[in-house]
Amino acid sequence: MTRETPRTANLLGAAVLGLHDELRRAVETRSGRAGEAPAALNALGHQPGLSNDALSRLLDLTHTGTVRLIDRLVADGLVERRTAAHDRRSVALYLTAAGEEVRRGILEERSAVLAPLVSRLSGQEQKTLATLLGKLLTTVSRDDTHKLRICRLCDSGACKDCPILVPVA
Amino acid sequence: MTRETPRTANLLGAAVLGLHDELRRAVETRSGRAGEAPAALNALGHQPGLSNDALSRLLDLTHTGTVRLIDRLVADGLVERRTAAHDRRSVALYLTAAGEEVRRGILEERSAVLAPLVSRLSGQEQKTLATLLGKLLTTVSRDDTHKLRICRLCDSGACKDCPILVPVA
DNA sequence: CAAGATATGTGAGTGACTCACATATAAGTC
DNA sequence: GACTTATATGTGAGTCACTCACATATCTTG
Repeated sequence: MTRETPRTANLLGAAVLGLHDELRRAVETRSGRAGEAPAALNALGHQPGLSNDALSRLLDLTHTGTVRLIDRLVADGLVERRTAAHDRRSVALYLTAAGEEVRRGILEERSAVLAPLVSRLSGQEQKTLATLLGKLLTTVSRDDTHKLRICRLCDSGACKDCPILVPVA
Repeated sequence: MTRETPRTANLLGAAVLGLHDELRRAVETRSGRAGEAPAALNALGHQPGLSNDALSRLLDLTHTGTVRLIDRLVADGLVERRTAAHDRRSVALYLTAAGEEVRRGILEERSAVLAPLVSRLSGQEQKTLATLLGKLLTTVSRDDTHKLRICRLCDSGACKDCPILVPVA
């Protein structure tokens, strides 16, 4: 806790809030759904066949909340429920073609908010920012589920060399 | 747009999402209310006597949404409605003593999330981070209302020398 | 194979917000 | 100074995303 810690902490909070507002608006508009729907679509695009239960942990929703969420996405024609291969209790969730399309749009829209912002910084500043963000991310992240949760709206294409996610062996 | 822009942008998105989750949980727990209630309490602490209308712009809620929000906060005994001095149409909103108390708690809880994170960085890193965040903040912020909106959960005590807010002359 | 754990789903309800509409005061116009 | 328009708040009704309590189906284990 140096002399400037409180100010830096406060700036961080403001940036998080301001940017989150922008990002939320962007992904909600594109997905036509609020709450965790955009994250669900992105997670299912990244990890197809996820069960309802696994998804509920990833999104930090109650089991029931996840069921309703999937109900809505199925009604929108974006997600498909299939019975899982080896466990006939569980459901394997997959994006439909329309769902994939929407997911691409969500990532585009998200990038359209973030990239111009980062582009305003010099190449060196971007590098420094990436390093500092990496440190912040490793500090906040807890167990594996939480790490996936933090990454639930990430663009896996842009996310080479993720500072927190241990690659699935 | 340098080579590392997409990765940095993605890391920024992840950090924003991960930190926002933490901050939201913190301030919602402390205020016992979700949505814009914590922000409303903090804004009213910082700018007492705000009208319903001004608050709705600051929180980016519809007018009606703000009326309901204040209804809830009044019911909780945290906010008081008084008639404004010079315009008998408008309402002047003030925190009660209990409201002030809750507002302090919200800021404490928020700081309890942010400060330890920033403390993990060296003094020099903190300075660099503050500079970079300042640049990001000036880039995202638009008109004066939007600036106030970004700062709606800020700790005015910690926020000396705000990079985006023009001091009210 | 019975008993418990796991995975999904349903009924009912809440909290935070929205739109459409109504009322009260203020400001501007002829 | 009455008359229209704009501003500020509030109400009725409804939506959306989520929750708790409970029920059912399948897997696993002693």
